[in-house]
Amino acid sequence: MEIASKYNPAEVEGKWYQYWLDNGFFKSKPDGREAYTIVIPPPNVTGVLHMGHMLNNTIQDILIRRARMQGKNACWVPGTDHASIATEAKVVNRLAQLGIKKTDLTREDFLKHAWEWKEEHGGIILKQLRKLGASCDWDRTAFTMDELRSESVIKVFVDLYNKGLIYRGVRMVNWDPKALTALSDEEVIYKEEHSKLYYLRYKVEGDPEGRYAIVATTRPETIMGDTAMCINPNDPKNAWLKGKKVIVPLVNRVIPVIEDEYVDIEFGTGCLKVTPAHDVNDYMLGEKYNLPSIDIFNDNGTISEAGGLYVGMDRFDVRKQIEKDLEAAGLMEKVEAYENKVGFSERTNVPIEPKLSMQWFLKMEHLAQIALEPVMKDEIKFYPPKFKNTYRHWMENIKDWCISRQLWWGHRIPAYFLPEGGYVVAETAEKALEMAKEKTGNASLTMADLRQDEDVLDTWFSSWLWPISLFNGINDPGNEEINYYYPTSDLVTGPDIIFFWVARMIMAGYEYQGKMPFKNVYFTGIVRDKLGRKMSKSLGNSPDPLQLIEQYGADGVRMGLMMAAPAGNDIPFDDALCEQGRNFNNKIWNAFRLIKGWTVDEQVEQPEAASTAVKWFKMQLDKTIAEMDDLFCKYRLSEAMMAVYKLFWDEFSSWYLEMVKPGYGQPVDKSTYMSTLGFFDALLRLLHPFMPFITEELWQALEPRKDGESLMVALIPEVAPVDTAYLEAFEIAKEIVGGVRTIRLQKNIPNKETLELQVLGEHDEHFNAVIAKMCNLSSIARTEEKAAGSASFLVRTTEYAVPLGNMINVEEELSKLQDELEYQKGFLASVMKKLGNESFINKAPAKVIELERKKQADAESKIKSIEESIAALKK
RNA sequence: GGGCGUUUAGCUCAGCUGGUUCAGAGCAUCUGCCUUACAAGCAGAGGGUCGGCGGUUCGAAUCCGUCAACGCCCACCA
Repeated sequence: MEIASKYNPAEVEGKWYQYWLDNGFFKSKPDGREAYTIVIPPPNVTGVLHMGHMLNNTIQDILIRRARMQGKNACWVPGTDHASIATEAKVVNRLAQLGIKKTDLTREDFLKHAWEWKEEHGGIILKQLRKLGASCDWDRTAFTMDELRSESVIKVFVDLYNKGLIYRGVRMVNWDPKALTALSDEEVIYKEEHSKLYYLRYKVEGDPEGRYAIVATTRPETIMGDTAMCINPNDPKNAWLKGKKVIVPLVNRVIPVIEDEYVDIEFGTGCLKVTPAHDVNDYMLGEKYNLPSIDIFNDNGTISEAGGLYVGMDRFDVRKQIEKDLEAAGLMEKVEAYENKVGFSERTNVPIEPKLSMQWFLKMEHLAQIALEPVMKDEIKFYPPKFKNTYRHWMENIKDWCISRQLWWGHRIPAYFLPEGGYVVAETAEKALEMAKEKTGNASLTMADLRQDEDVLDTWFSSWLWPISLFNGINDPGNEEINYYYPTSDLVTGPDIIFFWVARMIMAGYEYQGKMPFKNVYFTGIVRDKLGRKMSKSLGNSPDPLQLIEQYGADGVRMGLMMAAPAGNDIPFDDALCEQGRNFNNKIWNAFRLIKGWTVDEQVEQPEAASTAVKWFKMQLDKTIAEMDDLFCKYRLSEAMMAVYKLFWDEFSSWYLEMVKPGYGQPVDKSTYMSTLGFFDALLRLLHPFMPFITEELWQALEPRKDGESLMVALIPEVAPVDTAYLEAFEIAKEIVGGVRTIRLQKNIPNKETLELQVLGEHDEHFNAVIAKMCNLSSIARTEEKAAGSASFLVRTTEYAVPLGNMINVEEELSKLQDELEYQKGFLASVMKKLGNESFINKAPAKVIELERKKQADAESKIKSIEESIAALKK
């Protein structure tokens, strides 16, 4: 059989993915086995696969594949998120391109377009995940706005309302003037901005001297909304303003000077303009002092009629214009450069506007309370645990959640307004009508009399139910699936959505299932470029995942990502990592070629080197299996991968295969061959969760398989006890081999040339056959006195010598020995110093002292042997 | 302004409750090899006063204090 010397992923990946699908290996149904469940963090339905998804889903796939291979009933549920703001924005844009304005459409027509868009573009990302090898149960693919999920959301809203946790009210909210909707606090991102601090002159009304107060503000365009000026009552420099009235510049409205200790005496001039409609703090002052509130903005951030001046102009244009106008009117004292934080909308990236509006809120106190403890007590474990602190801080300072959005794409709030005021909340319009009749006592009410709230719910109000709603646990509590799959096992996500999503899922989990939604949360880092910058479209530093897969193979990319990805750490991504992954694929491929290239002869007896190798590698394998098991328990996935990487490359390929490899053209004995196949099989199993495609390809080719067999449903080798003493002894043999190899390299002796090895001192004969084979030695003999003209090296306290006759350079050899002697003497001196220290002898534990004495003895013995070598050379 | 975290080889990181499995791994670098599994490879080698200073201790990368740099989260100072 001819096998190419390089692995070609493109040829096999599609084939095996289809095979897995055809055989239904991704599917899960409740049964008697232990369930292992992961719900995917649903990507935006209109999203496109980026490196963050690649990382996140690679991790989930590794976990789910490993669980499956441990015999668990593994279920990975995929799905997408409707992402109301982002998707609605995209639909609006597309309509705009067609010359259609959203405002020209009815809600129904708009939603028709939105659904069309969703059908066209939605779920592309899930298809892309298949290329990565994701073993999701695709039959379960869900959408946060599909029927079951929508029903769940509405049910939960009604329930929370009935529990008194949802209320409606006019509050200062974060307004997105581009998306034209309110946002939750979490959706506002504060950024440092270079802006200006304007000092405005507010003339004091009726002051004979024409004096004025100076107010420092970053937002001069809001003066039309000023309804007071505030000073600190304890501020002597502004005491003269007490009880006075001042005139708002340009606007010429007379406003009172009020006093409140909220004002910082040190800031600016100690005078604060109060604009209750457009600043959260001012709003509070307004409430406190019963000030009028003038809303000068339209929803889109332009000045409204109420503003009186600059009507229709955009807020930022007004800022520029008003600066000039104030200047011209002599009302601008000065302008300073100023750094401040400005809140931006997470989705549309425009500065948010604090705005008073009627919204729906969810009270968080109770929910935070039930969700905090399980995390702090490690019932739900965070990896890495440092995020527990972040979590606690948020939970302890939580504010009510603004859940209404002034959008159409989303779950419409099931509140129905009555003709004579008031409203009812019900799961369906029919129920609402009944309730309305009851509430009003008017039996003749019809549907047409009710008006459903126009707003939809925050997207996260559906995502927070995800682990429950995927198994229909809200609509059909206690059903077989929810009982079986919930709580889920692991959640893999980014720390950026710890509040948006993770925390809220925990709340919903306890509120609606009485149980945690997941047992472990694995927080991934952010994928950055190799310079440490975030990947972004504008920088163009984000590789196209699908192209990477084409270039390096899905297995190579998966490996590349995992190579640098401890939990919680950012990943400085570099194509070179994928290259390393691809190289590893080739290594595996070529080891396979070697083994498959052997011919087996049952007559041949197993050489001693081979039987030793088999015995040793079995232990080495078991050791790594135990290590990986431990690392997986700690979610140290990249370390687990590195462990199997080294096992395959170093121990298996460089040592084991070299030890058992028959001479060119020679057959291999049956026993060694069978053991080798067994080892290869075990290695493929260990590797499969990380690199599913190549492992399946080789596993299928390793031995004849029946149709419907697959590595992905085979079992991972189990942990077995390890004889560490034997492994340690073998490490010494490796060092001896290394010593001989170094001599060959230094003396330029080709491998083909046989050498002899002399041993002076303690030596374990067990590995002689292996050492002889690896070094091409004709003999390993004990001797009291080594041959003249030999190169030697020390392993532990034993000296090994390779007779080289006249090839030896005495001078060189002497100088090397001298160096070694120096070092050993220095080492001995430091040990002696320690042992000579009385307090060390008195206070250190016996074990440590014992060790020091051993060091002393070893060093002395080494020194002796080196000195002898030197003497011998000098003869 | 609070809180958290990081700082160990050129790069990315591991080093648990202080003591040769304490200075490690992978990659990169250097040297020699086209040795019939693999040059996307093989064999070998070099490289770090464990961020600075101080303390505890017989002994500190590891514990304590402090300073510095970087990163993240939270917060209404106009």
